[in-house]
Amino acid sequence: MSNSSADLRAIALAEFAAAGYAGTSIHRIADIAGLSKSSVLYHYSSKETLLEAAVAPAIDRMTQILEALEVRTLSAEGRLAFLSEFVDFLLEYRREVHMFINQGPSLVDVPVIDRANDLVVRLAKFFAANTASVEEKMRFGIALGGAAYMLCTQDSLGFDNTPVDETRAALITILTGLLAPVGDSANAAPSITVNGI
Amino acid sequence: MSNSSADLRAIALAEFAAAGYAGTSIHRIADIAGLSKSSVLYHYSSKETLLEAAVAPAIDRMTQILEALEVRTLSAEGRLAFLSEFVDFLLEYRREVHMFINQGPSLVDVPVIDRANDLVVRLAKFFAANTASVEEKMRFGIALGGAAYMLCTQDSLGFDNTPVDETRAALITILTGLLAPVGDSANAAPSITVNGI
DNA sequence: ACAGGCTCTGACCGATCGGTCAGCTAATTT
DNA sequence: AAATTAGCTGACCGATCGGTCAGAGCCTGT
Repeated sequence: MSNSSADLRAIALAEFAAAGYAGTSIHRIADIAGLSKSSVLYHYSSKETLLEAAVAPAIDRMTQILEALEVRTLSAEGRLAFLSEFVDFLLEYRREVHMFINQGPSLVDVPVIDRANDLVVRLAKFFAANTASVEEKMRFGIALGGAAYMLCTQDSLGFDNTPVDETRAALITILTGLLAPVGDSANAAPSITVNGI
Repeated sequence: MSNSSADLRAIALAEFAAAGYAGTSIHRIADIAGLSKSSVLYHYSSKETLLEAAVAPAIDRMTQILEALEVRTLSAEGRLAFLSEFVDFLLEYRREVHMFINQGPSLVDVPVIDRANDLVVRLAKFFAANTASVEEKMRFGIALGGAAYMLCTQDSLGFDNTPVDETRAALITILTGLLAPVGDSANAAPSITVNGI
């Protein structure tokens, strides 16, 4: 047995993330699913509707995470706990995040993508408040864009058969080092030390 | 006076990077340049030819960098010097790198992009040799994909009017901390220290 | 004055795009 | 058994895609 609607969502998500929304035709999605183009448009009345359905869970989860985040300022422990939660989000919705990051600007006319763009901006505002230094803003951009890219390119980078737990642990370590506040002496040290090699 | 060919290359590069190769029509490029679609196809006999011309300088420079790199193993000082050189490359060819990173896999049938993919693989092999740990490979992916994303999204991240020197210095600091060998004690320290907050 | 490039253009081509529609089949409901 | 519904399909639509082509305008060298 199979669920055509769910299959189509998964296929569309993979193709949209890999070849781009504009670069993926309904015909191609139908072929991969073993259906006709008409069948795809039976389940989802338009290409845009299919996109919305494919990314909706990621949008919902991201909204939920951000709302819980913005009600309070985080302590150092809370910040680390959030990072762990956010890494789980990245691992589960890597394709969606990759889409938002790389195709968000060019798909602003699609409402659901516009909401995603807004979420990214809000996340950036949390990590790098208005008072943040340029380096801090850069660190956030590198962490977000880099994680999304790396997680969607594991095979080409040569560690696609790595157990999830190991990926998760390493990602938390890397992002923690990258995103810890610049003012934090424990984090300000390394770059200086390394420069002085 | 103006140089239509050079203008078209620059416009095409910006559009290809922002909206994707598949998502950018020749007509749109022509409109931005103030020309007709036919004129674009006069200067570049096909869309693919235009893409090749737009990214060729980046390919050449990248090839040159890699060839100089692969003839020898780098010392710690040499590694830092290379990183500085590579950051300059990233700053100058940010759009091209962003294209290779995000559209490379879906444009393998375009010869010039296939060469770019090969260059990225060779760079990855240099930074994270076969013996490298998973975390090291992840760090490389995050650094490369993150830098390309961040540099192409400065405006949306809120530091688009930052002087280049400051961006350059911060990027070197960040990438140094990210890419220094894991075995290096000077670099292994920070993530542990931060985890222990 | 004339000839030959260089730049540019609109008209046109086949292919593909997203999307509509009438109708087929098999399962479910009544 | 009859009627309805869900799932799916091919034929078809207008728009847009990348690309071709014959020629118009212009500038230069002779």
